[in-house]
Amino acid sequence: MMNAMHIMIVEDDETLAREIKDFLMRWGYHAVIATHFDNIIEDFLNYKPHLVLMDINLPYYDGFYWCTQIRNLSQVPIIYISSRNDDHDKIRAMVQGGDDYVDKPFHLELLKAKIEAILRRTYHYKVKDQMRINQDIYYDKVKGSLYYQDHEIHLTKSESQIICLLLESQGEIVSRQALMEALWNTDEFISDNSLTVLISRLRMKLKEECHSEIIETKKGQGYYIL
Amino acid sequence: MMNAMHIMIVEDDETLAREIKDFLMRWGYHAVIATHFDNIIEDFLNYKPHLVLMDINLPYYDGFYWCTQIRNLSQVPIIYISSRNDDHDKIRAMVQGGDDYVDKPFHLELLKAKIEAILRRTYHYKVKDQMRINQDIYYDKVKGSLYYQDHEIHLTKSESQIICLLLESQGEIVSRQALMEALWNTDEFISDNSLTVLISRLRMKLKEECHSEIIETKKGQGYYIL
DNA sequence: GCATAATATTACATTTTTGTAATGTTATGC
DNA sequence: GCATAACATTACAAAAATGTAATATTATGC
Repeated sequence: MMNAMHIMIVEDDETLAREIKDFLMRWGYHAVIATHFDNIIEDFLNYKPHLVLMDINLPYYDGFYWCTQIRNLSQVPIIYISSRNDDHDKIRAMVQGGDDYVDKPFHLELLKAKIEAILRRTYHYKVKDQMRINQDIYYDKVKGSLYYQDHEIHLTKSESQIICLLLESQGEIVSRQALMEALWNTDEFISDNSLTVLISRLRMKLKEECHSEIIETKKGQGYYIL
Repeated sequence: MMNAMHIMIVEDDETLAREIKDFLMRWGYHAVIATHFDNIIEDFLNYKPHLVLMDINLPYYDGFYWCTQIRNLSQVPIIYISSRNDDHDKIRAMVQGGDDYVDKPFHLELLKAKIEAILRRTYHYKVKDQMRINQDIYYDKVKGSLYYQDHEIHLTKSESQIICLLLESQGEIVSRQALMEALWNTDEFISDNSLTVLISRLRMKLKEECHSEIIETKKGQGYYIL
């Protein structure tokens, strides 16, 4: 997780840019949002990204223009994003040195896959099976462990399952019932309290080893992460 | 895993079609390869797929033709695949009722993401975090368990890790060293034999509970699955 | 086909994980 | 603010997982 790939987002819709950035970070990338829409090249040279996400509609000049400008300097892969949902744009994007194209509103999974595909072939980058919780903490699906500042926090199997379930629902509340059904076969009767104890132990581990308290309770509804 | 989504592959290159089919099955889909290139509609009506992967270059009629024919009958999502790598094709594909487009040779991850994105939005299909080993067996990353004919085979944490590592390298040999490095921190000195024992126990579980022996040894090199 | 290094198996002691009972603590509606 | 149900904590016994030693079995080069 040390050498995260750098991605530059060129998108003037601040809300969207922010949202994309959050997801990129959640996926383990380092991301910045370009700010000088009159001179993207400046941002580009400062940040030296491994990949650029380029909106087409921009103030001053459009995405195609900046793509051409960047191509004069570098072969960095560029993925266009566009809300116009316009075949003409798509066609131009494909012809004009862009590496791929996604429509807004896009499926985040698809964006992720495109980014991964491009990084893999451009930099022989090995995509990791990880989910980032915040700056310091991520979960590794293969190891079934958490990592705090890149050092492993060992989780028991049930603990991994809980973390994984909470992470999968991306901050949404997961009911105690849902957790219990996922953890134990419905035919065995397990005390309701067992889940409470599991959560408790997991929280203690998080507090002591990650110095953070990421599991929240919504009384009567369930638990959520964030 | 019961009601797997059905995907029809319309591709006359048998090797490629076979390869795609294998991957689709590995990802948990049910897949068939169309055979009547003079009458794809027959295959379509027989199989009733949830999604069609459509090559553009075909004998008799091209993919665009069949897309139009299918559109007369159904709104089933269609993803074009093409080797021509030709902008003209891409453009036509996009205009002509196809839902997406992938180039050959395509990144399998990308194909997977596109299929998932489309199934998700078309059928509100929840994509599962699973890796299929064969017809009967799959591994679930959230549970960290194997499933044999849809019933859970509980794995210990180390066992899940081994299965996961072997699965990730898709049939390639994984060296004992690599496995040990993944399982234990390099600073603790763990007997070489511990891995052997782990593999042994895992194999016994597979034999007794899954009635299959999927972990192979390549002496001096490592282990692989299949 | 034999030697031998690599891998397998078995059994066992140790450590972890587990579920629950008993007991505390909180949020929420009234 | 009080009652109460929902959740939290602690401690502990039972069960499961783990690592290793001792021993057995294989594949491979010669």
